[in-house]
Order: sequence, then C-alpha cells, then structure tokens
Amino acid sequence: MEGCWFNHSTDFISNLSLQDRQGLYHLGNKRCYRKDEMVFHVGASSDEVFVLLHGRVKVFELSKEGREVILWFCFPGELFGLSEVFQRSGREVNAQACSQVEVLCIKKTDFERYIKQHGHLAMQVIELLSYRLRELSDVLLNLASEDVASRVIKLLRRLCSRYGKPNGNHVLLDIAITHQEMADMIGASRQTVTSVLSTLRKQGIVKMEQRCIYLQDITWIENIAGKLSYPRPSSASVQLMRNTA
Amino acid sequence: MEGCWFNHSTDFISNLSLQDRQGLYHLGNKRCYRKDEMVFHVGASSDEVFVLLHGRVKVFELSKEGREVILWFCFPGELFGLSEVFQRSGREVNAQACSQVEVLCIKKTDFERYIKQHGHLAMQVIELLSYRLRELSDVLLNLASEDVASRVIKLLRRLCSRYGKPNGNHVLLDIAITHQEMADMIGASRQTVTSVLSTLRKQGIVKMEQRCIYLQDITWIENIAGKLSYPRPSSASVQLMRNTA
DNA sequence: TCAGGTAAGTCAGCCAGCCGACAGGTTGTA
DNA sequence: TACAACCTGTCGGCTGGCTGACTTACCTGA
Repeated sequence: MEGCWFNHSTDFISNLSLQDRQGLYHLGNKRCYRKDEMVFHVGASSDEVFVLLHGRVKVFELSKEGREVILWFCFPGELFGLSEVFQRSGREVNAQACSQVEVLCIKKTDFERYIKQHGHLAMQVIELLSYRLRELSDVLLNLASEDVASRVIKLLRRLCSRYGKPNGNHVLLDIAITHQEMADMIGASRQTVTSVLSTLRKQGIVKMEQRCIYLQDITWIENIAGKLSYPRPSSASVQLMRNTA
Repeated sequence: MEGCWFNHSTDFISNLSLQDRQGLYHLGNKRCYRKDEMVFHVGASSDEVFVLLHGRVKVFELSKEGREVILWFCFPGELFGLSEVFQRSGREVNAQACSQVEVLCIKKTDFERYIKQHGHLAMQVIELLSYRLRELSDVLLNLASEDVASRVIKLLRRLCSRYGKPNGNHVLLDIAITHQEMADMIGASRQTVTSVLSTLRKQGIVKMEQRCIYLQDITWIENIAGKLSYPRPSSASVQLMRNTA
C-alpha cells in the first residue's frame, strides 16, 4: 500500500494531544441514542458540538421531495455538528444514529472558550473544516460532471480511504452500508447503484458478502478514479479514543 | 424583505476589527493579475492565502472531460485559497482572475502565526469555513435531488443573497455572469440554463439587460427555493415551476 | 464601420438513468 | 420457527436534459 490513499484518519480526537483530549473530555458530557434516533435535526438550536464515541451517525439533508441526501457518515472519534455552531440560526442538517450510539456533547460556549485559548486546537478545527470542504468539493465535482458508474467507483474509493481495512491488494469495507445509502450519497437511484455494483462484481473488481464489500482490484479503482486529491492532515499516531478513555 | 435572505456578508475583511485588518495588511503584499490569468492552479504549492482587493476571481475544478465545475466566485473583501493551506500537499482547485484583479497575499506561516495569537480571528476563519461548508452542502443537496429549473432558481437566490442589490421588491444582480458560468455552477448545460431563464423571463420573474439580471418577483423565488436558512418551507407551499408554467 | 469573437436563443435527436414493479434473499424479533 | 421488514437483483418503459448544429445579437478594437 505504498503511501497511497489509505489511513487518512478523520479521527479528530486521536489526532489531539493527550492534554487536549482530556481537556475536551472534561468540557462535555456523554449521551446515548438508540438506532434511528435523531441526534439533532434541521431547525434545532445549534449550541453544542458532538464527538462520536461509539456507533455510526448519518449527517444528511432532506430534499423537497423527501429524498435523503447524505453528506457524510461519522464514525468513532469524529467531530460533528460543528459547522452551524458559530452562527445565530439553527441546524441546517440532520444527524441520526445508524446504530446504538454514544456521543460526547460539548456546549458551544465551552468549546469556543477552549479553542480561543488553545490556538493549536483552533488550527486543528480549521484543518478539519478544510478537509470536509475539500471532500465536499470533490463530491460536488463528481456529481456535477460524471456518470453514475464513476460516482459509485469514487464513492467506494472515498469510503475505503477512510474506513477500509487493507489486506494485501484487497481492501475490506465492513461499514454495512446499503445500496440505498450509497445512492443517497451520490444522488442516484438505488436500482442504478445495484446494477453498477453487479457489473463491478462480474468484472471481479468487488466482492460482496454479508453486507461487507471487498475491493479486489485497488489498482483498477485507482486508475479509474484517480488518486484521492484531498489527503487528510497527517496522523502519525492514531489511537482510538475508547482505548485511552 | 423582512430581514430575510440578504446580508450574508462573505466579506471577510470588513467583518474584522480595524486592528486585525491592519494586522493582516502588514503581513501580506499586494499582487495584480490580468483577466484570465491564474492566481493558482491544481497542484501548485499552497503556501499562501489571498484576500481579494479588487476584481472577481473564479474558484473551480476541472472534470476529467475538461468541464469546469465552479465552486464559487470571490468578490472584493473575500478570503480565498484557504482550505488547502494547512496541509502538506498542493492546491486542489484552480483560481482564475475574471477581470483585472488585485490581491493581498499572505504567507501561510505568517497567517498561521497571526491567527494562533489572535483567538477571535481564528474564530472568524472557522466561521468562514463553516459558512462555505454550509453553502456547498446546499449546492450538493440541490445537485443531488433537483431538476435543472430548481437549480437555476436556487442559484439565482444564492447569488442574490450575496451580491444582489435590493430595491423594493426587485433585486439587481450586476455581477456580469454568463449562462455558461451559471451552467458550470450547477452541473447543467449552457443550453438548458438559457431555456430555463427564457421561461422565467416570459413569466415575468426575471428581466435581463446588458449582462445584468433583475429579479422582479422575490416572493415567488423564495416560495420556490425556500429561505436560505433552514427550516425549509413546508412542501405544501412549494410548487415546481413546470406546474405553474 | 467593419470584422472577429463571444454570448444568447432555439431546435431535433438521442440516451443515461429514473421510476414502478416484482421476485428472491437476508435479518431481526416475537 | 415463522413472520415481518428490509435489502438486493432485474427488467421495461419513459423522459429530462445532453449534444450538436445553427442563427442572431452584442461587444470591442482596429
């Protein structure tokens, strides 16, 4: 996997110093949500930021016709609910638990005070927002100019770069994502996603078993999709939060 | 116009205190570009941020097929080139002068030092990035779930909210944008944009003269496109253009 | 005032991908 | 163990919007 597109951790928490991590911990308090429960929804007041400790959270908007448009998924260690916090009006997106979920929630005022006092943390927040901005730009480019097949392939690459588990020339993606969710991430219909995946399976590029996706031909995917053009801030020492907690 | 969707100033500089403004001014140095000249391009080193002083700058990516996908335009006072600055690798977008342009460029290291020392400025950078993230999310929602007519209407609203000059129930948009540029902002073809605008013109909703767009029926546009800030209007009140045409 | 370049307007033809429908599979739970 | 709920796979018909082609209108500079 010679320094390619893996292991760009979006794990905000692990990239922090132990001090900052503990600092943030003491600012917030833990909260749990059941599967499908909303962590927050459009219009709600946005006076907290969240760190996901356990589970998976879906950040999405609803179109007028009621279609979900998924902006991203959050996995443990990631910060979410950040981009509306420093403005007057409320949430503009929904965040919903995809499983049993535990979060750390931090009051806006506490968070703001903390990062004002810790310039380097502010920089990390800036980096995180920059990263998301670059990622969304990439999704946008994708959506605006490419057909569904390319969009599916690039989505797979994107997901793998964040959540894939490399194993030789294979990558395992075991985040249990459905075709419908994939469709909602790339603005396509469920059927079209299914048929693109079928084609890729027939070509031996992916394999699917029990809600897991195995990418079998990384080289091919890289050639088609191009390198990821928005590497994460480096994360030399990635540790999961729940290990240190 | 009851305090609705105007006044989202993206003008970074004028939102700063006089002190900060002067501080930044002393950090940077001025540079000029001719029309169509690149301020930076994909792959270039990203060790500077820019404040646009005069003119218009287009921030865009190129698709594989060579199509421009415009992420946003910058107008005087706006900061750009920010989101790649705090990472190792280079530019991921292009920035091109749309006219004779003057910018203030600030070295990454200077900028970083300054905002680390000035927590409130860091907050303003965070707010700016958050704003752009919300805006891109909105564009994405739009692109993923709506037809070209809606996309054009929402683009008009978005442009007006930033650059429109309100005048009673009319709004003047005199940023001299072409149909091709609008198409590149919403992932549509030039011809389709032209035909949607023609329809709107025939319906008396917009008027176009000398590269200026007059929005004549804001209420209608708000009803169709929804307020810029959520909560979204109930779908009952939304009629699609083709239904009213 | 004319020429060349760029933008806007319009139309025909075509096709990627949407939608609805339905038949297996798989998973969760009572 | 059985039923319900959800997910995957596949098909055919339809259409929004793309492409290409052409004309007209508008600048801008020589």
